[in-house]
Amino acid sequence: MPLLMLKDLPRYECLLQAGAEFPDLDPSATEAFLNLLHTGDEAFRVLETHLANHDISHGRFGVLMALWAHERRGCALPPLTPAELAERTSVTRATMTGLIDTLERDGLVRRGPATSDRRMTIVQATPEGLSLINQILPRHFQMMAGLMAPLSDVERKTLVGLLQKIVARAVSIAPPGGEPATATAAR
Amino acid sequence: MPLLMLKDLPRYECLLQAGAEFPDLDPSATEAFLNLLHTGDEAFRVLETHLANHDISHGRFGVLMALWAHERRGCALPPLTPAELAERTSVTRATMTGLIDTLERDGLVRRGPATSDRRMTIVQATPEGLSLINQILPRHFQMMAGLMAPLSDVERKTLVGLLQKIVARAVSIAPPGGEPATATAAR
DNA sequence: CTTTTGTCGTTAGGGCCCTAACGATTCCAC
DNA sequence: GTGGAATCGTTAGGGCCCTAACGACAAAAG
Repeated sequence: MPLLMLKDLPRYECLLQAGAEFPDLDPSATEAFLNLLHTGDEAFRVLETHLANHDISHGRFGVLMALWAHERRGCALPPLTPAELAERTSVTRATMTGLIDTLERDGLVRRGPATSDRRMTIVQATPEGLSLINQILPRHFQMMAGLMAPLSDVERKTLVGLLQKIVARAVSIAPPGGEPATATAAR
Repeated sequence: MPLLMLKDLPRYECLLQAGAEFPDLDPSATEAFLNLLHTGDEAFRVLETHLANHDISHGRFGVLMALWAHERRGCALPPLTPAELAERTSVTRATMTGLIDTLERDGLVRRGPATSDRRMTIVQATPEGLSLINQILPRHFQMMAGLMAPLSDVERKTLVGLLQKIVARAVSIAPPGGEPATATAAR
């Protein structure tokens, strides 16, 4: 699942050279963009490697985390529905159906009927599911701390600040919803 | 394709609170990690939105870029093979077979027999493929420059430096090759 | 030569993600 | 009440990625 389909990032001299040839190419922006994708890829790879040790995929982890967080938040809350889970994990309802299918097959979650609305289903983590997520979480926290260990507290704050500037820009360039408000290329 | 399966990132106060409950959870490391994945996701989303305007996927773009770069590098070089393309784009040979299948179906690349080794195939971009990539590239460069526009040159350098520290750490935690040299959890 | 070993591209099968459409159910006017 | 709009979960079909295994071919070892 390489976001960045490049074995090696181009060296900066090559970017400078290419920038001389293509007026649209901004070498420092390209370098930052490629490094961002590459680092996101590497961080994701570390996460997946860790999850694979517990025989669980990224998608399943998201569902279990959402169920775990909901369970922790309060006992009297109404159980989560597939639509709610899809919303919280940023996948479509169709994808959530598939994820719940395999999680249920493996005995980690359980589907049940919703009492209030007969269109709905409720999804709950089984004791096995909760046990698995409780087993994964400590190592998950350690993985994040270990990955960020080479950065000081100040550097972490700096990084977060820079990343948030990029996110804000990304949202204004291409709104998440799909079609942009003011078309850039269309028409 | 959300790397980070979370609609909203947790607020820092929540991370602090959770950190008090879970000794392994480092709030600032978690914040940096989640922001990194989220920003990588957003940057990737902008890239895919741009490529979708040209009816091309991320995987296909990588193959066309590799062919384009190879074509530019020199005329006398031997043509690329599927194995070479897989290596350069960081996918398996099996995946490359599928990518070339669809690219060939759409008339963007062409397979041919290799003269030196009858096991091999050579892959070349068709004029249509080269035309498409030449049409995409200017906007691609503009997209990267636009996304990084809110960052000054100094900030870009700072960002790249911080990201490279994380990449180095990621490689030492989980080597790309698969099995780690010195097992951390196993055994 | 012959045999072994390794690499080529491909196929088969699975996971995760998407869009589009479906029957069932609920809600909101009228 | 009752008909239309909206939402529920699901299914069908496709794209991209993976691992495992295959037949074909090449190269090194005997």
